[in-house]
Amino acid sequence: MGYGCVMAVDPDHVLRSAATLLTRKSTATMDEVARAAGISRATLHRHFAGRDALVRALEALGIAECEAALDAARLDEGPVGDAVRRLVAEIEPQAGLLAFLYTENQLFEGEEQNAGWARIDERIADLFRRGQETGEFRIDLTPAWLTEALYGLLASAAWAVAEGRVAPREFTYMIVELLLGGARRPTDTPTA
Amino acid sequence: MGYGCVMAVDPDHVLRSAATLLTRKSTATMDEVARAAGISRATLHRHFAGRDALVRALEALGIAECEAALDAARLDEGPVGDAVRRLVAEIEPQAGLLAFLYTENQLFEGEEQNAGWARIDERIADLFRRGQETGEFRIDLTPAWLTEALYGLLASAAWAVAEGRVAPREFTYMIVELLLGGARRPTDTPTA
DNA sequence: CTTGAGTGAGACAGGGATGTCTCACATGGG
DNA sequence: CCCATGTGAGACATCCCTGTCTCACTCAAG
Repeated sequence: MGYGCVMAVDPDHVLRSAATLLTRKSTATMDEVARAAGISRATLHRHFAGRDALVRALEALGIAECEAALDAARLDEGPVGDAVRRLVAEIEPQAGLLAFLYTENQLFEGEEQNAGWARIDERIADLFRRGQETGEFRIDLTPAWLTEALYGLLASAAWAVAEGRVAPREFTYMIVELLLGGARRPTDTPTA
Repeated sequence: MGYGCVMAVDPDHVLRSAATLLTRKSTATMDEVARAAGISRATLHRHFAGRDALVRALEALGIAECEAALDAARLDEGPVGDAVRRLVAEIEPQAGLLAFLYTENQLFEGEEQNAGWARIDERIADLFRRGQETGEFRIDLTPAWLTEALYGLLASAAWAVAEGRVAPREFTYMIVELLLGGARRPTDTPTA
């Protein structure tokens, strides 16, 4: 029974479904991934040789989306603060996928990671470096740390939104304001 | 051969070893955990009924350490900014374990989480709330978000240090400065 | 109508981790 | 000296996921 639609499966749709599911449950089975995409495990295996291949495809998707966001944000134009805001806004839809890939990368020690991440890291770090050179950003927080912190805040925000602790519409605002302005009131002068 | 020392195993030492290992490789096997603690898998099983029990014990340890850090930081005393600095400094040694437990909790959707985390969340959120009431902190970033952001920054920093992207001695400084002051120069006025 | 491509369902073997068990052995106390 | 406790090593069954396969079936094209 139920030999349903036989139309060719859209690999991109499968990837999107997998990203959505793995964002929620990063240990999901191949069978669960297939069900979530509305296809059978056999068909999933026909399109992705194995779980590794699926994750690597997901990683490639995440990298591509990130680079698209970087392009769309026009990081070279205008004040760095505004560029950061544009970047976070562009990258917001991918935050869940990024959080998954970010933690997934922590799982393997020493393993060589995809070169795409290095490129993305570099572009974001360059943005913060530009902010320091223009005098807009402080120089005691390294670009590498600011980049890392951005990833951490994106992941935290994605989880907080998923669990209902933060309103979805405040996602970008919360991240950007904290990253740029910090928790202190702008009129306050540091006590230390 | 090698029927080594038969002295009773110290469960706390086992937990510490497990925390150190799982911080690096969160998918470590029970056998690897046992080896890391210098005991056999059989003995590990005698002290912790299973992997679940081990993780739950690790969670209890993390909660206890966190609450100890919260107590030691004397969050009610003095300026909130200083209290945050003390808190991060106290919690720094546990950042790796916290990062492991933090991501581990994201693995299970909907599952009831340990009540200890809710208590800790509450105490930290109260700290930020106090900062808002004293006028030291801005009110547009919710205490819940600041709490979540602190977790994210702790995890990011722990990983960045583990991978050599950030110097260990700058751990507390980087987190506190970003969380409190943001990336902008204190003298700058926002462009927007 | 016929045929081929693509799919779903299920069976099957293999690997890896888990949990349990037994047994040999070392240590400390009586 | 002897025994109880606790450990290490290994065997063992079990479970779950994976990867591959076969077969029946549907749809679209010719």
